[in-house]
Amino acid sequence: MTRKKIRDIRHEEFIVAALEATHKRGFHAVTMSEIAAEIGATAASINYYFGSKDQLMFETMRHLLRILGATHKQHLEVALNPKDRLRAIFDAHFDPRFFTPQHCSFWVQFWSAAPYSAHLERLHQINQSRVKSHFRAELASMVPAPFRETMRRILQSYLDGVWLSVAQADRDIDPRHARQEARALIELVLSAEFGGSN
Amino acid sequence: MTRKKIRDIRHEEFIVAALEATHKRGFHAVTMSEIAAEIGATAASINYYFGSKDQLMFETMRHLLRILGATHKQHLEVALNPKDRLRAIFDAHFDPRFFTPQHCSFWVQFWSAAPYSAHLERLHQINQSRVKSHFRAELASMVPAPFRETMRRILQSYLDGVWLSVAQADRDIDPRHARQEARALIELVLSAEFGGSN
DNA sequence: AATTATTTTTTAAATGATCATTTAATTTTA
DNA sequence: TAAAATTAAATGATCATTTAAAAAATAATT
Repeated sequence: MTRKKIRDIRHEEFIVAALEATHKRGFHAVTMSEIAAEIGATAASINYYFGSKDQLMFETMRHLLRILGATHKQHLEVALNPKDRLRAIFDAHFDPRFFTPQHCSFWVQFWSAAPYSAHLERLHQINQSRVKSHFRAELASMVPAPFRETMRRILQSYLDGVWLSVAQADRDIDPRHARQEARALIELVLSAEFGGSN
Repeated sequence: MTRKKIRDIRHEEFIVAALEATHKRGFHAVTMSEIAAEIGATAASINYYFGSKDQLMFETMRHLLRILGATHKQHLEVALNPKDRLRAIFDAHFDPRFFTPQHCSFWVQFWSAAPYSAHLERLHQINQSRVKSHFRAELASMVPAPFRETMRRILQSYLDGVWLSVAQADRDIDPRHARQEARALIELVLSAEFGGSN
């Protein structure tokens, strides 16, 4: 039990270190030593715990996906109707625990590396489908079928685009403001007159 | 004259090779040899013409920016009013000459690498400001000031997000469809009731 | 035109640096 | 005392870049 604890704590520590070091030096440029140094450890210990650098990066990404999933779930629990649930998707992505330069930066770099690694690609697919189906589920009751997919793509592309700009920017991030603008877009999408069927 | 021609032709060839090889293997994974092999040349010749791998990547990005700029200009020339000019921004980004897996893929990977290279960062800044000011200029006459920046960020994030999804996707790209959905979003944004001031 | 000289372009091989990973030994913990 | 955790040093692989020489293209000279 205690044995397992230590291993888990170490895992967590290295993942946080990977996030931090990657944000500082870049997904590909960052070295094992730099990651390890982040918590006063040595490169070899990463292999002891994770087997390889790739595995560490993979686990780090899974960690982010778990946080996002859990955060989304929390936001969903207090949502009372489809519109609230639609907002919950954005609220999760823009949650202060998640919407940080470190996370967005890692995420975007992961995205751009995904097409070149089967493992990463798969992780990306899983998340993408998950988000997509949530969007679809909520829009189903609010947007007529012929416009639904267009509206979904608009919302989802916007979501990705915001993260991209955060990963880029050095400017301070304001999750509250991001959520606010997301709501403006949601209103826009839902108030559209869909060829008079509104 | 002829001397200069050959050098220019070779430059162009290597840049196309860089785009293709990078799309296949990834921005960081791709090697000089792979790029050179794309046109039956050898790694050393890249250094002869460009000085270094970084320089080649830099020039390749500049090449993309030039194309985008020129395409935008063309679309602007036939635009008659602010709304047309707003559309022209999207039409340029989604122009078939530009909206290809190779280009989007290189572009996105460049984006994610930019924060870690002073040269790339600068290029990125320049382009970002250019696009931003075009958006602002056109929205100025169509959206009341208090909402203008929000609408601009929505449009611009959407634009980035679409490119991201194209770089990701293996699915076939349909520029026409992308332009069409962009127009839907523009309509949405412009038809918004801005607190009754419409 | 033919030949020679010069410059430009290309490349094979050498160099050197950087890292991830492995190994073998040491330290810490239980 | 045994197992787990850590590390310094060794290993080996991969590349960008340099170098020195060859090939190809161009210009100059007969």
